[in-house]
Amino acid sequence: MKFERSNCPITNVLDLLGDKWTLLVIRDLVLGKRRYQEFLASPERIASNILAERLDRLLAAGLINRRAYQKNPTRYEYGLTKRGRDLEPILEAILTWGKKQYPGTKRFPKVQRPSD
Amino acid sequence: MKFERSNCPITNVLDLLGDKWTLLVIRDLVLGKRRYQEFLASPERIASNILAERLDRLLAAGLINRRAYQKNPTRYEYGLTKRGRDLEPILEAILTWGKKQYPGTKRFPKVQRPSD
DNA sequence: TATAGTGACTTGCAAGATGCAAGTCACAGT
DNA sequence: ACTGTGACTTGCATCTTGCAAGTCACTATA
Repeated sequence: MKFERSNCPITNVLDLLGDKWTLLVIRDLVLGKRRYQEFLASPERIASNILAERLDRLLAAGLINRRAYQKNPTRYEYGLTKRGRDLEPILEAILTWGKKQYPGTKRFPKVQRPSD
Repeated sequence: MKFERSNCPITNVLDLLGDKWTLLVIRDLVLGKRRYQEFLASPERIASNILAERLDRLLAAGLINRRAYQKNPTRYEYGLTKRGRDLEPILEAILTWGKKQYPGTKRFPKVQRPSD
């Protein structure tokens, strides 16, 4: 096992998730978003190139998976893997602290999907 | 209350802590480190300008405080405020996930301080 | 007295990450 | 034929990081 910066678990998590966007993509997936346009539509306005790069990284890291819901051109839907869903306690801890420190912030609601 | 990107608590936390270094400084403080050179000595090798900037931000955000332990030139020791200590559940959640995902990583030990 | 640390930063610049606008590609609909 | 949809890609300007070296006011050692 080769570590980027150190063998501290926190450091290794930050090497993967330590930026302003990656956890927001995870949040969107937890909320039920599945498609590219849905991620782009979130109020933080992620840039499309950043989103594409993050989806690649999360796929490579095994936190998400995707399935083609259409061919020619192939279009994908994304979902969390077990590994990705295991991040929920981290998101919950952040949410708890954040709501307390930033009065006026609110947990976003789950997305309604027609297919459900 | 004015929000940078959205009124999502997670987003606002990421605007403050969402990078590869800030949480490592917090980790070091939790482990008992207090002084500039101690933070610089951590195995991840934070650059001194980044460290100075992060300490400023954390001070401004009220997550840490400092006290001069010497004058001419003034030298400071840093510590976590209540607000900063409240981040521990987040660190614990990250630690738990990280240890599981990155076998071989280990929680760093508390620092021995002569003054204790 | 002279020289060499010590410690908390600051400065300058190169390298890398991010943000914005626009483009691509293979369709489906009108 | 013409417009729209959706998942990206590309180009380039700007912002953030990383690295090396410098500063400043001492204290310790020779």
